[in-house]
Amino acid sequence: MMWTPIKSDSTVPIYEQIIGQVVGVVASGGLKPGELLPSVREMAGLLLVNPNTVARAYGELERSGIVESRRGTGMLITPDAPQKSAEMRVAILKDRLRPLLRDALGYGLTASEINRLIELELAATIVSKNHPKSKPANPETN
Amino acid sequence: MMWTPIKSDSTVPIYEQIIGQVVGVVASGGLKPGELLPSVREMAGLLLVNPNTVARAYGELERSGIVESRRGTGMLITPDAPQKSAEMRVAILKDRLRPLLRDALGYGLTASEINRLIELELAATIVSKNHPKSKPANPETN
DNA sequence: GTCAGTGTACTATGTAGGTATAACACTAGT
DNA sequence: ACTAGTGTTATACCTACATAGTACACTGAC
Repeated sequence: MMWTPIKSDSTVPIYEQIIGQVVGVVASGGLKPGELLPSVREMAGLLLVNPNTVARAYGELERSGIVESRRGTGMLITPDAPQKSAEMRVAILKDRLRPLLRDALGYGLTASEINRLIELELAATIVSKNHPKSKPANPETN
Repeated sequence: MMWTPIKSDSTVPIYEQIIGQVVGVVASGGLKPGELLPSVREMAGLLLVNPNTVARAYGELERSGIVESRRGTGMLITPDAPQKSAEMRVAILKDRLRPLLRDALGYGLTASEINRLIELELAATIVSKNHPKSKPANPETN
């Protein structure tokens, strides 16, 4: 449903990618407090990833207070998960953004050049997201 | 002189950081065609890194045509290194930018929210670069 | 020729992330 | 009680990255 495949070639560890996805879904209201995360094994099947890796991600989410472990039941979304997720979502992006911008400046690019580059790439990303292929008569391919 | 320390905690491999630094320096004119890169061992000393790691970075730079190996002499900057470096500099940034932007969109943020976030962070980065002593106002350390 | 300084190559070791597999502890539904 | 499905933990193995140390091939200056 709302989970996107893992990128194995990414330099970002898989368990961090999973954390990011959960944080994103919770922050944008896809999962609400009181609801359950997909089980460790189910999520592993959905993302084609090892259950251990999912368990590690879930463990860190619990330590962040976004989720609460219910042995024998599942991982419960906490009441303040939306707020914490919204904060963490921005924090994660900033943490990834900071070294990138630092390097861009180190490469001798100006701030306006960097901003222009980013806006172009962002526009391109949005376009490629809305045009997965040519227009198919298949409205429900989510 | 112009080389900045390696970030060991980065998810970006050290040899890729070195490649990025060389590309940045060459692209911005810090080193010109016909000049020599610091020797493997010297660079390793400057960056506090293992010579093997530097050698690997240099090897990839040679395969990219930015540098030419002169056994017994050093690594020579090629005539078309500036042009290739300028291209590669942008390519490296785009490659790092693309997954970040896709995730940001996946988190449910709008394009304008993302652009605003980036501009703020970029401004903060510039400030902290020009005022190494004062700390940027960072309300959240979590 | 000698020698210091180049790039290059190899082996061994350590760490982090991921996988594979299996066991264990617990809960809910029947 | 039984059972299926939860989270949790442990062991072994693999790969990429990095380090450490050593050795080799070559060049230029003396």
